[in-house]
Amino acid sequence: MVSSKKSPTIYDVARLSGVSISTISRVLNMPDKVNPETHKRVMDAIDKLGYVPRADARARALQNTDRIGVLTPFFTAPSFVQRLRGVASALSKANYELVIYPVDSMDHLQGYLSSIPLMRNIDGLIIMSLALGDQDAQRLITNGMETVMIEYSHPQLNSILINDTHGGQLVAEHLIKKGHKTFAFLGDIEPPERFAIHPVKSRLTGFKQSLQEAGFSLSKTYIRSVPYTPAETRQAAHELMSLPKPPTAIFAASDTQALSIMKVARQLGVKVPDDLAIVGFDDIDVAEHVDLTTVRQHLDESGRLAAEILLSRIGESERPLQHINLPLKLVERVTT
Amino acid sequence: MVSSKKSPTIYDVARLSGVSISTISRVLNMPDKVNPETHKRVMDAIDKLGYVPRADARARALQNTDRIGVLTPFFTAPSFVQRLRGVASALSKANYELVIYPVDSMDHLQGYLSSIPLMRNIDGLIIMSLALGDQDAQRLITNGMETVMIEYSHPQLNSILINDTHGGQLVAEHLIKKGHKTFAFLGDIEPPERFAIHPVKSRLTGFKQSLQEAGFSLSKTYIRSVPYTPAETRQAAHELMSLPKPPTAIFAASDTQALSIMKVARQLGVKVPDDLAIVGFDDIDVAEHVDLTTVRQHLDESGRLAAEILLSRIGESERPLQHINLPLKLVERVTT
DNA sequence: GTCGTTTATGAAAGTGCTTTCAGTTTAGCA
DNA sequence: TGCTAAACTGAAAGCACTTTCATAAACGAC
Repeated sequence: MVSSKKSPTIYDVARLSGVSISTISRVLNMPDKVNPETHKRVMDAIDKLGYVPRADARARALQNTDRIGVLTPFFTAPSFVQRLRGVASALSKANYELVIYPVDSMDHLQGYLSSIPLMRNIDGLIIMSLALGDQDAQRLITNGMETVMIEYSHPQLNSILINDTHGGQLVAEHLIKKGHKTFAFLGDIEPPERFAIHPVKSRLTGFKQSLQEAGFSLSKTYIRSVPYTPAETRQAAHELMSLPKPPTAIFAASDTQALSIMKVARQLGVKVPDDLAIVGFDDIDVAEHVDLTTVRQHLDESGRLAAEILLSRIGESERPLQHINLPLKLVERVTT
Repeated sequence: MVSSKKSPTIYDVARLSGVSISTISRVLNMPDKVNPETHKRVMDAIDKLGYVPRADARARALQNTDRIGVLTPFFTAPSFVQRLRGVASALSKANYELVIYPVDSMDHLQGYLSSIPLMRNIDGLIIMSLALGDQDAQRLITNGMETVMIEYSHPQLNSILINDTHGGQLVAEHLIKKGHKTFAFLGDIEPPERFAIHPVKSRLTGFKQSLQEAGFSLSKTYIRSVPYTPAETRQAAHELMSLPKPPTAIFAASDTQALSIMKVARQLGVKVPDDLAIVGFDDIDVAEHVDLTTVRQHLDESGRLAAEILLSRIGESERPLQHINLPLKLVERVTT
């Protein structure tokens, strides 16, 4: 690789156009403050040299980076991807770059949290579905790192939440209306401690609660706590369907797990929705493809909102904190 | 937000520990070159102040950014996500940050290409599924921007490719072996010009060719060029299945489109695979969930490889160019 | 023709680190 | 005790910009 020609700097342009570097800078940043003739001379030089200001130098002087970071576990899981899509769409409009910090262990997270605010790598931070210790939150705050959290909240940081309990209730109501009597729940109720957020638990709570209010019970046998891995999910689904009195409806706490359940049903020859109704949660893209009834939590929107809040606070840091609650909606398709 | 306390700089640490800033730098970067006592004094000061070197300042001095960029269209489509996953996994091991540049228009792409190499924002670039003009390629090269391309190649840049034609052949062979006689093809043969890469066309070519060699024909009626949108894909699928003599096997050039076809089959009561076989391409995660027969192109691996090549060249820039060809494999599941 | 303004420009400081170079200290050894 | 080499350390330059401040020129009004 012939990296020969070093790209021209502001000094080269200054020399060629016979003015000082400050004038170049002015031409670029406050064009109206400079004599039209000089302006032209400078622009000519810039064109001739193919000069482009270096972002990093600019960033140092400006004390901003035009870059925002997203801290996320499994950024590759469909629901996270859809949130990222929302973030990206908001950012690209504003000409911000998107940096992704994939979190796959607690150490990782701690590492990021302790260095990010001080490194000054980014202008703002979005934290997705990750719990934050009080100390970490404080560090973000005292270092003036603008932050928006999704699926977790802290009194001094912006947050975007959904009401998981209500989501569970929606599902229960829907299934009851459909005439079901035997229900089951499947989801990762106690995720690895490192993430420490428990949306699934709340979904279960709401589900169970509405069921009980309507006079139905949801005994332990019909509640399966399973990690997100397809194999284990399928195993659990299989067990549920093999019960002496199998459920006629299963609520999966995530769409991906619902997919696994559908697969098992197919293998076992269990007819969906006739023999078994299945409801998911999230409404990821594929849910529509496979006609899965699910609870829509508007993932894209949550990401877009997070980014918008961030940008508005970066621009004008004294805006009040925002704690937003996004609505949920049950989308009925053909699995119920 | 109380951004009061500015984070401490190397100067603060120097003052507190009574040495010069160069020594602080040395303690951090070449610890063995410094007296153990001094080392300890400095570390104490660092701890007391909670000092963390600012990444941007460091980057300026070091002339590197520890950051690599990925230029990708629709980074949100499953296949791109899986490649990104590969990239991310390789990067996080090496402690590099991942910056995503979503390309949604030709202008966008041009903008990135003209500024990225000169801005010096990143140490390396991965370009996914995007065609590069010769001039753009030259700019990358002359500016010494290390680059790896996926799904497109340029003689002077690293590239990772698959043999799409061969992929089409694999599908044809498989379907023929299964005893099919009437075939159809569905895919985005002529994607919007801005992306200018034509993997789908090659898949069709290979498919058609193997079919013909085996004595079967694939007439225009059975070839549908359709953009990726679910609605249009479904429409086309519907048309195919409504033909006087409907195909008994459809090859969709992407898994997502195969999903749409499956949905239509379901709606129409067409039994898969008995009445209709469906084969996809890519082997994205959901393919396994829905038991879709498809051609695996090891998306994760392509991303990981791209990142690894990049990192190795960044470390040692005189390594030879690499043009890698990734193998394809037909994965038989239950839709055929 | 002088004084007060406005406008255009350059010099220089600031940004926070790395690294080279030269100087100082220390240790080892005769 | 004196000398040399090795180990350590600090000053300063460099990185490529922005921005403040001061100066110079041009202009108009009296």
